[in-house]
Amino acid sequence: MTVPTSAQPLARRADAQRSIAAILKAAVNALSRDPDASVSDIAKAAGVGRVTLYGHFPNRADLVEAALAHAIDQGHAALDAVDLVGDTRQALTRLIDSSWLLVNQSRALLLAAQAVLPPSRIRDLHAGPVERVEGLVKRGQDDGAFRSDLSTSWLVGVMHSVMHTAADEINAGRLDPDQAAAFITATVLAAFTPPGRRVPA
Amino acid sequence: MTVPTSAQPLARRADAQRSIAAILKAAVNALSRDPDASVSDIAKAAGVGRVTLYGHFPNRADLVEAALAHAIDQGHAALDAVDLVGDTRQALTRLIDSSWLLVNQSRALLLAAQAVLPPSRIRDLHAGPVERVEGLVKRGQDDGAFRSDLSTSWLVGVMHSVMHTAADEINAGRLDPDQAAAFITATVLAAFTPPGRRVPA
DNA sequence: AGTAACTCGTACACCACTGTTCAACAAGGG
DNA sequence: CCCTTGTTGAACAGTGGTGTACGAGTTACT
Repeated sequence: MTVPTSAQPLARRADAQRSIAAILKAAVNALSRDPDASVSDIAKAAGVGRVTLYGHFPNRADLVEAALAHAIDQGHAALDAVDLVGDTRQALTRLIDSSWLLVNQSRALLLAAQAVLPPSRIRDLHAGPVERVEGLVKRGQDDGAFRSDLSTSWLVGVMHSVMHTAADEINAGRLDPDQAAAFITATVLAAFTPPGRRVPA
Repeated sequence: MTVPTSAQPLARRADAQRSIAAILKAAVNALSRDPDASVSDIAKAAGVGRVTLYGHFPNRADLVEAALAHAIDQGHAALDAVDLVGDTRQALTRLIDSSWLLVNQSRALLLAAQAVLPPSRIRDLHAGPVERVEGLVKRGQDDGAFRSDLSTSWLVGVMHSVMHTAADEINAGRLDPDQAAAFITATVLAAFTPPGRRVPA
């Protein structure tokens, strides 16, 4: 008990920390491939006994939640590098370029989470990323670059779902992965254009 | 065996036909609520013994497939009433008005199907409805109402996914169901507008 | 009226997964 | 160096579903 001054992350042994990291990584990986991956599968992929896993995560739901949180944190951090100042449309384009692959790769993981966690919990976990996008969209609405006749959350939702569409089209073999980003931005920018204004070419 | 001239739907007894109809209806209903509904649940809802159900559908996958096919047929038939001639944008608006509720209601059912059937099978089942939408979109591209810098299938996918977005937003409490159709059409028409052209107000 | 088709409930075998227990062993930390 | 914390596999109980078998009863077609 070396000075547990307060409710800290609870200093585990170096040993355990390694295990947890491995499990988290394996979980994200496995669940991204197959949302129905079993706890055994994940433990195996992590190079860890199933019992060990249960030692750190009480049940499957907690594990999935941790995995999702982990993936979101990673993505969120990666997007910190994106420059969101300057022309709003260009900023959105940059954000889409960096985001969409992440969104795509985490689709199955998200599905796994939806099967186990209440919608509210999932929304909470996404609060960070959503806030970032929402802020940008709102700025665009304020400066007149984006339409204001539709709500901010709607536009954010549309952007999100267009990215999913890209993923679908790709693995249906109808879209070249290299073109995906261009298709998405072209679509989203048009959808966001205020009525009466010309769609950017 | 009243003249089984060839491989016909195999004339079952009136008895059995009623059962099958009830099962199909119950399956669509139950799976639309909960994609994980068990065979027992469905049988119960149909007012039929589980064994009877298995007598008509060899396994869960076949049942789900039949349910999806049934729902799609119904929807497809309902949309026959929609007038698709005349101004392309207006026709699309009419189609969305009539489609989106159907799409919305069948979301869970579709999810159930995706869990059990290969993507190719699902796409085949959707061939009818997709063809209708694709035809209209293609016409719009040909007559210049819709953009041609993005592929037809992409635009169809976008339209489809925007409808799903509406469903999400509604049951997240962020969108008034009465506004849904308007939001969808406003978004889709903007997204479909050719670059350089003004977004319709 | 008779026969084949259909239905029903119960019961069973089976399977995959979850979560727990145990007892022995390994390794980090002070 | 010793004690605590972790790790391990095997074994077990529990759960909830799927699909099958059976035997008796019912209902439609001719």
